[in-house]
Amino acid sequence: MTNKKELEPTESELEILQVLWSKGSATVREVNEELNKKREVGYTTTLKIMQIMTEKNLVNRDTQSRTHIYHPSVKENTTQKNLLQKFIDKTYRGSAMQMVMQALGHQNASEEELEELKKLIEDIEKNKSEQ
Amino acid sequence: MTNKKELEPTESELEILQVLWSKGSATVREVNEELNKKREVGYTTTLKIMQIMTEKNLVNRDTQSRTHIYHPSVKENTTQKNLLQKFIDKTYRGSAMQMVMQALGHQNASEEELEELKKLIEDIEKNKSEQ
DNA sequence: TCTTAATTACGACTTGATTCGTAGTTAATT
DNA sequence: AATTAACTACGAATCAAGTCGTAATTAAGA
Repeated sequence: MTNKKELEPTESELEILQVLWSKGSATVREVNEELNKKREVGYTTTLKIMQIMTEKNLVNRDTQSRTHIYHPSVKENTTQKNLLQKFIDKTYRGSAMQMVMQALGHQNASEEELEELKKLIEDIEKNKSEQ
Repeated sequence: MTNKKELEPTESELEILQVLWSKGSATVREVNEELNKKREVGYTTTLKIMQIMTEKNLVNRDTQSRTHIYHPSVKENTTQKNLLQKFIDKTYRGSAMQMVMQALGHQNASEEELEELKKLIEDIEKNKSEQ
């Protein structure tokens, strides 16, 4: 029985995860430098948060060499889905469709994206009719 | 020049706004009773937050009678859109479409909703071709 | 009128997240 | 070997959100 506690990342934890997701793995220094492209963060601040993330099992680390190497231990997809569900519940009282409508209405999607979206809808409808 | 600061509501502020949006307006007691259908909240807790919301101009209140009557001063639509934009930026690095895809893939939309969605997409495509 | 109940205002406490300084350790450099 | 630099660990400060107790005031009821 592995640890069931699937704690959601906080905002800055999510920022760090995004760095790890795009790099695959990284040291504290690498993550910190990446974060500093957007805003000023102290090195030990990043370190501390990454240590907390280790406790929460959001990341795991290789401590062989003195400079630890961090890996994400949650998937981007899964994390996004969890956060999305929570967000929809809170902000749209559970109505995903309403949210989707608003998102589509006020974002500029490319022609290709719209095509892809139409295909997805077809698939969903097909599945529905088979039930 | 009115106050430009459009501060986003926090989580419990959003809960209160949702009560106000559905009722149109309400007293602290009414809001508090509504909140207590979901979870236990003290009366003065609700009061305090609504006072803060007044300062932030998220609500305004009629103080004619001793029992103040609160009105939402931000629109549900607008608030949702702001929160959505922020959420997409943070969680999907700005890609609304990716978020929409995930939302559609893992929610169960009704036949009608899917139809509505297809119409919306058609509209968007029509608009695009006219540019 | 007197008492009780309801309401507002406000300060203080709690909790979680974030930030940072400092100590201790290890590695690299001179 | 001695000094400097990089790194981890950790406690403490800060900050924001949420919670609640209490005082003061007003209205309502006995």
